[in-house]
Amino acid sequence: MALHFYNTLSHKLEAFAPLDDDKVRMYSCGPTVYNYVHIGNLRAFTFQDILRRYLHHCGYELYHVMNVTDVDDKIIRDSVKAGKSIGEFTAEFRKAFEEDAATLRLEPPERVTPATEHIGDMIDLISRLAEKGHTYESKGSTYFRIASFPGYGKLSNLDVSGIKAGARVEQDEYEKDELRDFALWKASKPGEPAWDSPFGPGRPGWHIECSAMAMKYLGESFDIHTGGVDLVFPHHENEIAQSEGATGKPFARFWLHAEHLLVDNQKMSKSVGNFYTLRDLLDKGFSAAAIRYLLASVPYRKQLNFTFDGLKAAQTSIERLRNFQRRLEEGGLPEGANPAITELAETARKNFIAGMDDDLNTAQALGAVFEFIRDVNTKMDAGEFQAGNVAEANQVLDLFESIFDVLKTEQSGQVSAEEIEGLIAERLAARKARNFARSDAIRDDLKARAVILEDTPQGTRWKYGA
RNA sequence: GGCGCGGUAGCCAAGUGGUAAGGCAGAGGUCUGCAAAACCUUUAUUCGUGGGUUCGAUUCCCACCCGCGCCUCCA
Repeated sequence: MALHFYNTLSHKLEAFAPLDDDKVRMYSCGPTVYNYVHIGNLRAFTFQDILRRYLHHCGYELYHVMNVTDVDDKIIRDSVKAGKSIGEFTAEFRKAFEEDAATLRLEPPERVTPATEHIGDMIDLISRLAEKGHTYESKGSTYFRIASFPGYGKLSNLDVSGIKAGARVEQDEYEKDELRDFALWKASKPGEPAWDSPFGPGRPGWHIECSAMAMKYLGESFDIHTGGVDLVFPHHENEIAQSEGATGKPFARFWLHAEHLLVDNQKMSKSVGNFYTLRDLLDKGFSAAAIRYLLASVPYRKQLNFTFDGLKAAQTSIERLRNFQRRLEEGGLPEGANPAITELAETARKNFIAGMDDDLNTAQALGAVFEFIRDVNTKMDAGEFQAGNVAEANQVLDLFESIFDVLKTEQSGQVSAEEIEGLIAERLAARKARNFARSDAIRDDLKARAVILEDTPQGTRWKYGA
């Protein structure tokens, strides 16, 4: 099976191929930088990262653009509260986001685009829409008239013709001809940041940001647009209306949406007390690798139920992978190459790729890797794994690592390798003298300093770890 | 109410019209001075419930129950 994705737009699984032969143009809705991102946000960003890496694996060059929303109602509200300009306020959280992304080993997109640096592009796009009769003005704000765009609702499969004023909608502070219409340009209120425009002073609506920036960098039609499921409506629906309304051409061809993360089977919320940022989890002692593994291990279209037990299981799973990797490095293997291993490695890689090709089925891909590890461990115990098999076993791990990226250990450790080797020698002498009290004391002391010793037939080996 | 996603062992989770991957946890064992690592055995007669189609359904169809999301703040 070649690469397939579930396309929200067509509501089915489709074979993927980019418009250009070997280059994929992709847009992702990035963070609104008014706070630290939480693990739910990071689930979506981890999905994008897995997608990026797998597209690379498939041989595609990538041009991936992600926006940063650095002006909106919440930012204005919270920056005032913090007594900072929105520039100062958002710079802080943008930096925090980039740090968090780096901690989780999320590859940076080729271009990250802050909304405030593209106001002119948004104004141009609104003007284009105005020329085509898709807009109207009311009390200084400019709106998109949904009735002017017949395809509206095709992404979300939602019939919005019947939207009526309800508990939430009636509180809308803007006056629109129809409730379902949305703001392209919001009139500024006194004290709010504003830009001059042909429609009067104001600021862009949220939706127009993404249309303007996506088309500026990726062209009027491009390959993939990603985001969380909650963005399907209205945000992505509105992006389509704005973009296709202006150009008359298809906007994004594939729409991929990440399901939400739940915590203890509930939606994360501050009031329930199950709201976590990456920093919260790191402070609790969990490793970034374990968090990344957990977020990546559940296929992106399935709700991910986040629990601390799950996080611990992720950590243990990574240890299993790392132990296998170390075992491959040890040497002392018989000469030759066992063809049975070659076959196992081929099967593992084939199954891994088959899983990823199937709409990024990471659970299936992981299954292929673990099955391989178990089989190879068994062969090693039986002495049937030979020196000539190391490279192909490493190829399986390399394939895994190119997507999951969790094997590298984070801390170099507080104890130097020289000191550890010295203590191992001392412990060996103690063991030879059957002074087990001393040998165990050395092992325990090192363990307390995050160094783990393991005795093998080839001698004592060590690793940094909990 | 409309539109979606899902309900598989203690937990996470894959999957298929032909009789249940994988990970974690648990139990027993091998190895070890003891550990650790690794391996072996074991843990779902069963895939939300009830019908239907079929030689055969967890997998297809229908109905129902439950969970979660969206229906203009939201990854």
